[in-house]
Amino acid sequence: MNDLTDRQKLILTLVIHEYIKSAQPIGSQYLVERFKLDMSSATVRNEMSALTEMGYLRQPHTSAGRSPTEEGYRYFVGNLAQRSDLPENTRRTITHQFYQSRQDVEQWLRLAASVLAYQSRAASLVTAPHPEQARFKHLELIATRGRQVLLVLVLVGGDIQQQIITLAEPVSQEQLSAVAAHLTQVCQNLDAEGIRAILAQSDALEKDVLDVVMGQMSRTDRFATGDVYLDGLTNVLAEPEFSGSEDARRALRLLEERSLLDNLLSRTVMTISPGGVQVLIGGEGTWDELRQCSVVLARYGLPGFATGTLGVLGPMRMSYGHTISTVRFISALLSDLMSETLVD
Amino acid sequence: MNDLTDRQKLILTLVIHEYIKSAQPIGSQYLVERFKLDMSSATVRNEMSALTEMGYLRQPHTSAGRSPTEEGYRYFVGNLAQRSDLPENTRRTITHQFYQSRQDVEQWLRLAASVLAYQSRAASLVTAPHPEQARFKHLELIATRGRQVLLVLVLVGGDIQQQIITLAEPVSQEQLSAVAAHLTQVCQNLDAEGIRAILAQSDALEKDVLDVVMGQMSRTDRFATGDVYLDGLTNVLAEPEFSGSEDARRALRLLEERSLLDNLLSRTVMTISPGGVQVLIGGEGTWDELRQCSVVLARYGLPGFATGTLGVLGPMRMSYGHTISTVRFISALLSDLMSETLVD
DNA sequence: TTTAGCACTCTCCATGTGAGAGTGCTAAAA
DNA sequence: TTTTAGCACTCTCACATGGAGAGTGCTAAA
Repeated sequence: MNDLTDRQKLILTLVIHEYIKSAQPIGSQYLVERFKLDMSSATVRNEMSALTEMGYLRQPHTSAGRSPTEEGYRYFVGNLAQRSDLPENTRRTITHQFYQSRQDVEQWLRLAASVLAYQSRAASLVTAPHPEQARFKHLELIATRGRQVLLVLVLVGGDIQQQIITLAEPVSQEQLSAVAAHLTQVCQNLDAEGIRAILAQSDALEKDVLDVVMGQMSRTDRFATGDVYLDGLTNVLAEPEFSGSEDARRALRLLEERSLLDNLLSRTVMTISPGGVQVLIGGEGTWDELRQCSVVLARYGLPGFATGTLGVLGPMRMSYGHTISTVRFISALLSDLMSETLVD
Repeated sequence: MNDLTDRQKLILTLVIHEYIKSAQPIGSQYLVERFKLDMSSATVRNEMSALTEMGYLRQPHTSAGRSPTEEGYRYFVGNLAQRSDLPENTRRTITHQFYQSRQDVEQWLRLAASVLAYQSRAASLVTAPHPEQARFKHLELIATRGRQVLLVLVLVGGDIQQQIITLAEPVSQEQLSAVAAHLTQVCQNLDAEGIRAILAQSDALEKDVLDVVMGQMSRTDRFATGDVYLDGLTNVLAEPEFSGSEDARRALRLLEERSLLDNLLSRTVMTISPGGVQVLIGGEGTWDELRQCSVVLARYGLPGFATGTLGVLGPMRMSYGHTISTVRFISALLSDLMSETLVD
């Protein structure tokens, strides 16, 4: 596969670079002049012709310049894009924002989505962290009004689930607290299966509560199941290749529609190496909604305790180097923040 | 203002009706044929001419049909649109969905956004309910991991705020429970001001906690401040008048950008009469982002306890009758659901 | 292997033309 | 006084035409 000459790599890189900026097909003569290349346009043309033959470039029409194919982007991301770190002052600014914000996971995730969207000028998504396998840690029941009770479930790893349940009849806060304290004791460190075993020795009220608890815990075992923070959706609409096309709408629907997003994440996220970044280009033949788009994904959090996913969705014509650096940086930053507050 | 003849009202209604369906300017002859009108196209033309003169219709070009102006839509919504209820079976289906869902305010709001978006084929928004003035009801502190503590604050009216705080040093769950129980007792029914008075007699840990509590409570006093559920954003992009235009992007940014949304809601929501529906057409000269859009808003909830806002954002060319009915119905349904679960 | 030169292709834009839709006006009819 | 038929007029839209320009592919020479 890596059968490109240095000159071909150079030209592919330059075409991609310029195309990302202009969204216009790039001509041979333009490249020579713009970069003062030490060769003639005819030579560039020959190389371009070869790259087209190999499937890395495409010609919209016989007499237009070249634009990258999906395969071209893939080669670029895999072999050519330099993994530059973000500039020091950008990193400092972002870090500062996080440390200035409220010390609260939810705020961090919101902020992460916002920063990702701003830095990449594309749509961003961040899923709330949750443990790979849910284990019970603490339960609290709080009467709110009437038969409505707030159930707060804390899992090992710090994941928090809350849900309002409506009881058959009003129960006093004292009773609720007693039930919660009892269950907290007997369920300590159990997973959903373990809790099912306890059901037998429970009264009606406890059974109701445990049903909800098990529901929450088993829901936690899947990917992308909790809250999802989105930002910058409108950034994508500003891209010229999406103006007035169906494609942008379909891509954004992917983010809006929970089931589509779950499908995407559950099928890709598990293959990401720790600390690594996954890049999907043009839907990879699987996701039709992403035909014109690319997605950059990473995991963050503390493996073994709680992890989440974050990423960016933008046009295929995106600045991969910068986006990948940003995603990796935010992912590491979130992981650091989480581990800091979790240190005993 | 109400100086239209019955025939002019009829023609204005028909033009709006047809324009909403076709997004194309409507001609006189078409109207006569389509609706078998008991007059000639020339008569219709004369009336259209008068309506144009009055500012209710517009001609894109000298020799095109007529389309409604913002003023025309306003007259229509204010005087002509019949306030039909939703069909019985639609109402039943929707109600059924709500009663089948988890008995949980959050689920209801999500579902409300989803139903609104589906019914109106436009973007929907639903803000979480919160009390008009925040009053303390219950506090719970739960150790999660390390110095991280989950603070759950329940307000009178059932509004729930949660936040994770990071303490200076680890504190045992027993201590936390004791603090929470003590504060729950002394803060009972106080507003943010009342709690400030307690600060003086508190130790360092309690001060930290109360700071957060007051922050949450004062944030609750504003409109639209809590969670916002959005759905159907991509519906708007499908409308022909938005294909490839800047306008859709700017309108959706209004929903995405919290500060813009807060501004919109805080300036309009307070004027809505109870049970009523507010319709903003074309930004009403104030919101430039909404130039091509209309917004239908209503309040829901239990006045005095907790209320929220819900609504629909779509193209100006929207089916007002149906949208208004839907918004009103969902608003009433949410209110009913809330009052049912809150009955002591 | 690279390059200069050149014919060729295709888009884009400006221009022009005819068909069609819809109007506004006028004068006759109700 | 109101309504209508008739008709000229206007404007858009779709389509065809014709350079200008950009960029290519090929060939033959360096």
